[in-house]
Amino acid sequence: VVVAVRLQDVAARAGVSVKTVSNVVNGYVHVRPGTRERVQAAIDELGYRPNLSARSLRSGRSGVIALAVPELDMPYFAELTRFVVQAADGHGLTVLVDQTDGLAERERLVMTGIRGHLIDGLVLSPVATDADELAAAAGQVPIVLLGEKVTQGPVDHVAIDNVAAARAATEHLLDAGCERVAALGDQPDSPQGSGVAALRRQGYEDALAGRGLPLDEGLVVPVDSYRREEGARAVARLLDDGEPPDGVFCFNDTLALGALRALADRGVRVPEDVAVIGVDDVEDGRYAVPSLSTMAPDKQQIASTAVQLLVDRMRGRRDAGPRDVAAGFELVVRESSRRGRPAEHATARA
Amino acid sequence: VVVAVRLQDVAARAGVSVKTVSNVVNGYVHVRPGTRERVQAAIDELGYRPNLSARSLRSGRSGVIALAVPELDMPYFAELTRFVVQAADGHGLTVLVDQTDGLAERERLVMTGIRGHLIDGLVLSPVATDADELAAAAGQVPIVLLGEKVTQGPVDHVAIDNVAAARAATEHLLDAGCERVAALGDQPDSPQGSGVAALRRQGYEDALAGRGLPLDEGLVVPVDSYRREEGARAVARLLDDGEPPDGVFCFNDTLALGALRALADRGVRVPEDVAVIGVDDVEDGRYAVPSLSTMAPDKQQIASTAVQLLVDRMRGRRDAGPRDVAAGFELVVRESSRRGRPAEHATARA
DNA sequence: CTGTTAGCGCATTCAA
DNA sequence: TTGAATGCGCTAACAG
Repeated sequence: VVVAVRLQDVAARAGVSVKTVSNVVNGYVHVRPGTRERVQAAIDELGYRPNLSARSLRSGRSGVIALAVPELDMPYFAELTRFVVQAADGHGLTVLVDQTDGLAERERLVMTGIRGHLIDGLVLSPVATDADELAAAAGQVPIVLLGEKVTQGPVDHVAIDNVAAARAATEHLLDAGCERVAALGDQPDSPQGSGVAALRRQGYEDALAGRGLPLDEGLVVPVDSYRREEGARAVARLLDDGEPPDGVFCFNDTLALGALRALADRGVRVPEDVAVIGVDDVEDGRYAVPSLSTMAPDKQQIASTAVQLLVDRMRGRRDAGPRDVAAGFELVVRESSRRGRPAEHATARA
Repeated sequence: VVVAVRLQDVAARAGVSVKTVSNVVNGYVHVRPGTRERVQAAIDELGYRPNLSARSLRSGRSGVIALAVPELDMPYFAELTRFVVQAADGHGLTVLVDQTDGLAERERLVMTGIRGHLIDGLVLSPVATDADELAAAAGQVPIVLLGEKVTQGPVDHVAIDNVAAARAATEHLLDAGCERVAALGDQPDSPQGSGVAALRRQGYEDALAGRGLPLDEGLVVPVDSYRREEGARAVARLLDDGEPPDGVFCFNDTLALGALRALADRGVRVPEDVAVIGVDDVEDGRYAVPSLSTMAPDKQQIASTAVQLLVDRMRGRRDAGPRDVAAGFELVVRESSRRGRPAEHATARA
């Protein structure tokens, strides 16, 4: 900052007091139109910009919220981030994006360290944090959780109904004529039993049970991460081990994309030999060859709801009980699981 | 914040003055070991966190830098963001991620509005800002540019040599036996003549000229954006218009991914009928079917260099002349342009 | 409707 | 090496 233009300078220029300028800047209603105009003119001429640090120090609010996701370069989070930034913008809030790498330590830092009181609230997509820590942190700063559901957690939370979505995905494969549907993406060693992986596995099992089908543990493949390479590796394992599946429900699209690649490498035809579906409706999936069927969460709704919940908390609603919002989702059938009918162009939908 | 623990509280607890605590917190050297220990203990017990707003108000520095990219959900920027956050972390800096949507207005906001003095520096991937605005803004806050090169701009800048990269990509296609290589991604209506599009087009033309080949304007396809759908649309246009190409150099991987999809829709075989190459080495490309050849920029180097340049500026180097750093890049040949030899698995490299 | 004033928490003079 | 006092720019009482 070369020249520091302060409220005071504007006041002098406009021939009013500091308070009046402050009122104008903050859109306070009771200012005479003429005064407002004069002040605004002074602001423009001087190029005044409020000093956020000072404002924050004084008011205790910064207008900045943090969004913490495991990995920014996972397409789902990248897309979601975009919507969160957009939603926050609508509330005049700035978003500080953080990457936790799914590490407990980094998630804790985001919650507690909280940038030295710089943050008014936090939207967190937790992977490794338990309910106790969450409760403790929520006392310090408003928090809204995304995606994972710490069993009846102590804080606000928005996510799709993962069990229902997983069940619908599996049933879609069954409806398409699959008889051996694999589930790809289990995380049995995850610290908490209620993460998305467990929920999606539950939905998968429910679907099988609903059709009177037995659960074959050999068809449930665990992964270390939700990246493409793990999807590819898991498929390789599946194909090498005994009787191969004729359908694969991947716990997210990224895994599915890796799976598609591995299937192609083996010369397995999709969807003829194996039908594939994922979750997330990531843009890559729409343009993959074959295009990827998926359970599409309403990302926009998730983002705007999360920000709204957070804003509510930030404005007073501090001690009210936690709210749980279920976002919508939708089955999108594309080439990877479409059997019998001629293929549509993925580009038609994009 | 429930309980506000201040420097003063820590001082009282440790039985020293505020100044001493401040010295410890800021790692000032001249503090007696015993004192330091006692203070540190008090800090830990009280869970003291420095108030960034106050610090920033007083010192004029916030420890926050902004990264502004056109679209967060474009894979290249998502991946780059990750590296920038990482690099900034190494300098004890926090990154505020911004999305400009490539809009001049939003880029200007990021530069000038600058969050009310909240930002110590800015890493900007400009699309619509011209040299004059840049120069003006750079006087207000340290800026480092990414990717685009405003002709001999007034500010620090890091990017790959786009002309050379484009030329190498085109030559690779020519070497693979292509005789009609199209260039996909031109942006003739771009406000500035020196954006990446123009540079890559230049490299493409240089490659042709180097081989004594004529430039066929019909093979240079403009796009509105660098998204998959535009890549698909451009290929459709190319295929419908007269004599089709046997090679396509896409100005980035996302366009190439869209192109691959459109090619598949038309039953055109890649690389047999048409070889394809992109730029960026985005993860999707590694798992696409066929896997995508690309010019891979060293993203890590780009990010760490950008942050380093910015840090240099922030520490004094305010008026020194602008520096230009060329980051490395590398040709990565995958299935989409590999002819003659058996296909390798993309997964082998990932 | 507008002016005056007192601090928010910290880094930083200047002394001691 | 440490302590005491000052003010960064702003908002929120409180007057007027």
